[in-house]
Amino acid sequence: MTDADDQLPQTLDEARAESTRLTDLIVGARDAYYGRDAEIVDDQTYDGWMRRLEALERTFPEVQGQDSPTLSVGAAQGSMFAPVEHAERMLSLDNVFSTDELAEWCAKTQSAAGRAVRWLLELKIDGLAISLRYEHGVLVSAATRGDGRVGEDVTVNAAQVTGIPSRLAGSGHPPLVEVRGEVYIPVAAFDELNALQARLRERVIAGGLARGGGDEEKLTRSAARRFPAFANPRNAASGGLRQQLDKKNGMELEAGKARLASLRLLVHGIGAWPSPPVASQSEVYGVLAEWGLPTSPSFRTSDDIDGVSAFVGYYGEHRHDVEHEIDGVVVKVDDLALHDELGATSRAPRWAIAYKYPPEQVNTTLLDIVVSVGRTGRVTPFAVMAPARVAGSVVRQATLHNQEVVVAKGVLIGDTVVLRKAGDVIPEVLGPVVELRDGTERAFVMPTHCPECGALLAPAKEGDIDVRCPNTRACPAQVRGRVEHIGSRGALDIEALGEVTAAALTQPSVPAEPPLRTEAGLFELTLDELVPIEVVVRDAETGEPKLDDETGEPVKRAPFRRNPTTAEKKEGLTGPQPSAQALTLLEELEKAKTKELWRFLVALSIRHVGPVAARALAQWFGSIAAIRAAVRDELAAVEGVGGIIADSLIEWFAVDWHREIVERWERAGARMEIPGHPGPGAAVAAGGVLEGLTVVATGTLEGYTREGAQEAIIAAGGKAASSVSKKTDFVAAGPGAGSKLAKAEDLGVRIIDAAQFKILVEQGPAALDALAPDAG
DNA sequence: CACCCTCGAGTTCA
DNA sequence: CTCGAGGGTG
Repeated sequence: MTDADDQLPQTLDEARAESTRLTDLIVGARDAYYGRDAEIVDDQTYDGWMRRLEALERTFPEVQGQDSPTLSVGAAQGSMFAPVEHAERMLSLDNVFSTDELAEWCAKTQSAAGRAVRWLLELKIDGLAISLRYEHGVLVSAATRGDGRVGEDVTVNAAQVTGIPSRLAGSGHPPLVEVRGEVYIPVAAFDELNALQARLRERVIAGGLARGGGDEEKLTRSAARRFPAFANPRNAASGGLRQQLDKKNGMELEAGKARLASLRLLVHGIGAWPSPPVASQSEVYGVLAEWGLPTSPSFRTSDDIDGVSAFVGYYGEHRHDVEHEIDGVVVKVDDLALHDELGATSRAPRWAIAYKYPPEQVNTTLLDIVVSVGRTGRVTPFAVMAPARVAGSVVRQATLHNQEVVVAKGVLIGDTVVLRKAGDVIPEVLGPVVELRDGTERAFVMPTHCPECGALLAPAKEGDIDVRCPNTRACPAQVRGRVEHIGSRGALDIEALGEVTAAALTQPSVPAEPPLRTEAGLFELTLDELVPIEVVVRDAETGEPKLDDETGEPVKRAPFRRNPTTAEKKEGLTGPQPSAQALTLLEELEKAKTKELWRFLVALSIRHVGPVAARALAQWFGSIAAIRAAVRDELAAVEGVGGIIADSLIEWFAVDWHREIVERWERAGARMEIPGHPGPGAAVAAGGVLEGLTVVATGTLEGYTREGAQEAIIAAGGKAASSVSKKTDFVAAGPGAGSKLAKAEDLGVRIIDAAQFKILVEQGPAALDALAPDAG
């Protein structure tokens, strides 16, 4: 007896094995119950299996197939559509998740067949399975899969779908044939559909405001409910086929029609067809095409395993070159006679298998929405999710940007949400799976007070969406964030001053005061101060302090000290010794004192002053003192600095404890000036081979680090921009270049490689042209 | 008033 | 790396 609350498997493979086992049990029991009127298990056991499977799928969303019983049961209940019994059971496919498993399956099937097998290879469309019943060439019903035996009647909508003929072409059609296929929305049409939803939302809001409907937030919420952004093409297709247009009107009708119009069909098989006139599946496709049914243009056949691997490999690389989303490849035995010989299990044929690519989108549970406080005090809500493996890594969190984005995405705490990696890197919550709600979900409410220090949160100025914690000086989150920022690469680049060290230096180290209450004392740290520091170890997932198993006391760690070695003890050293980390930190702080002026400016966390503005200011004024002494107009005269940044600087220097930071850093030996700089307004050292040119570096450029490439551009007198625009003159792209390369191609910006980049920054564009006059 | 650009934030991996 | 927000510039 398996209980839902038992220990869940630790690995994905175990989870997969168990979920397959449970699915077989559940489907078997359900088939027996519905199909043969036989009850093979009691209700309690059946419920137990379902709950266990649900628990598994919550923890390992990737094991949940499109045809999981947890989905079909929920969907079938409360359906407004009439049931339709399939003439031939609509089976699903068994899955494999690696090429090894696939090769194994092929070998096994080959030997079961007892003769040479021709493989039929096709793409597995991420859509909605449908069965079309034609009698004497006339469409009589269209049904979803349902539980495989009985589906939902969606004939009325299906008749409207592009590619579903009401009458088959040609003549001599069999009295009965069931055509199986996949209804989907092309990726491009999906994007348009979401754009339409967004326009309709805006229309609702604008209309409401014009009518004096007042409360914009309420209107936004209602608009998001009426015209939600669709999480993915499959959900949009599923809903599109199952909507009840006759009950809609006005804008909802418009949206519904657009949704229906975006649906497409591709057929990939037959259900009932008593005596097909051909001997292979690929020939079946020929017949279906003659009947006017849309077949996939991308299927292939292969007589050997190498062809199978090549097909899988090719589409692994070219997933996005197809007009629809694909989640894998289907490998079938082509010979129809072998289909009969090999037969089927209770839920899947033995003559076909689905190879699944690692999912780029998965479902997971939104456990909570919590907020974080950044170094500037900005409060950002982010999603806390059940761990989910997506595009090759496990994701637990994703930013939700601000309250409005939370509302616009329409997610509620407790929802099953669709998760992906934007650009294959950044986790992003796309939206909720509304169909899986059970009523226990609740809306996110933005906190009114800072979760770290309790201060009242407020927008920085009227009309801002972002709210901020005003407790700049003492809010632990802000101090920690600023100290960490000082150590970051874009600022003073202090090795050993990262997230963990910043936290250790600023959090109250039991039982004493934190060594740093603000960043002012950073350069005054001594070994004596560092060594005693103890930090409470927190659980990576929950953020709760870890407790010792025996004593129940919080576990502490002392990152800056170690026990003396035996050799040291012999020399009479008994007490704790400073750790390597402590020594590195102090060395690096010492080195940081003579870094470039602009780095200090960035390190001060002045609003709107990032590396670019800081460089311009540093170059113009030559010292922090000169910047501090400047008036608004003098600051705004600097290129790239306007009134707002000027105000921001003046406001910053007007604060006592801000000036104290600068003073104490200087007193500790920080050199906050450019040696030999002639004073404010000095002519910018012009010239250089790249003067007037804007260059963007992206990807890995051999011989340069990311910063090194930017330094090289600036050193040569060029502008190192961070994004590609039509003003960009060159894009230096190495392996791993992403969207910037694509954008450069789009805009026709000249693209160069690492070797050409080296020539460009050392000798200028002319040398590049002399070398390769036909490039670009 | 368009653009284009920078800032700031969260997140993961080599 | 990507996004939203908002500043700067022509």
